[in-house]
Amino acid sequence: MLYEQLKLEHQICFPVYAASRLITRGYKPHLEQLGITYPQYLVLMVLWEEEGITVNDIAAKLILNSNTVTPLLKRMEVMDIISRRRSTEDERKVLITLTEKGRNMRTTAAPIPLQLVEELQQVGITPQELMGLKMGLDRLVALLKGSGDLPL
Amino acid sequence: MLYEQLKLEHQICFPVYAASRLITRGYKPHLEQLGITYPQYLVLMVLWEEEGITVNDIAAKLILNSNTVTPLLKRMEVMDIISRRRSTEDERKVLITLTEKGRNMRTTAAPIPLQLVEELQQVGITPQELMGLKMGLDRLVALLKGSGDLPL
DNA sequence: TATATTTGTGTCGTGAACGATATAATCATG
DNA sequence: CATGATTATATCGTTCACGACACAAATATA
Repeated sequence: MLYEQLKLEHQICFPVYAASRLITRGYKPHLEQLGITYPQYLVLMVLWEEEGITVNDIAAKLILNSNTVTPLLKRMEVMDIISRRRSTEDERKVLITLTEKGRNMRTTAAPIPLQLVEELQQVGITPQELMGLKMGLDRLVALLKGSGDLPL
Repeated sequence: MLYEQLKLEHQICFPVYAASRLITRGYKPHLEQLGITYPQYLVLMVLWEEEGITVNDIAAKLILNSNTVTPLLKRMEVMDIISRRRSTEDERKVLITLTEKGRNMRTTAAPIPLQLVEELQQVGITPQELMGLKMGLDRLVALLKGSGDLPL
């Protein structure tokens, strides 16, 4: 039993990793009608709540490195979903706003979260279960995010 | 409140996605001493349990597409961690075995899972919490994996 | 036995994700 | 005011992750 801990079935990391990819797969058909990817959808959710924020603000909210968000935003700019302009007060900052197209996509996206919950319910996952998982994961994320540059 | 459901804080998908990346980040310093990445570590965990399996077997266990696993294994072959050979009974199959180096890495890897649990404990996450999360996520993964080519 | 289908693996292209590093603008300190 | 440190963004290279497609080996069916 020396290597018992190394079995895949005992890892907490693997189900998180697998669940993340499976959920992204679940979103794909819904996001295809919007012509966007899952990370782009996350960026939109941030911008639908607040426009005129910087690249770093978006990266911080999504817990991504800014060098991941930069090319993502550039693709969204090409697709005419968002627009980027330098701040006049601080020329280092790039302020992100939605285009009309990006703002309108909110209407199409609105029913998606509920649809996903319903699809999960169809395979046997109750909303109660989801809430429980969400609470646990939110705590995990908050603590890990906070632990910043700790060994972990 | 028309768009309440679209707020990032209400999504179940986002904490799963964020937790997955944060945990991968947590593994990084530990895996660096082995010179491997997190997905490569997962492949090793599969092979430490059973050698001589096919590319598809590994992909199925990790719930990855085989065209994701193929280049991953090629990199691991170059690093002399695994070896690939065509099956003689069925020339379509490629059987994966560990090299001596790959087999020996198990010893170095053995303490990692416990170290991670301890690091999580240090930021305030109890092993009980982790077990609870793991159970919920295992169920989610099993049901989503099973739902194969459903709408979701 | 010929032909169609399925299976196992691989290639190619696109889009993340991130470490290392670069660059310009701003801020702090002498 | 000059110069060093910090901040905000971007560039580059490597590694996933996956859809679309290719191709050969094996299997099923006519």
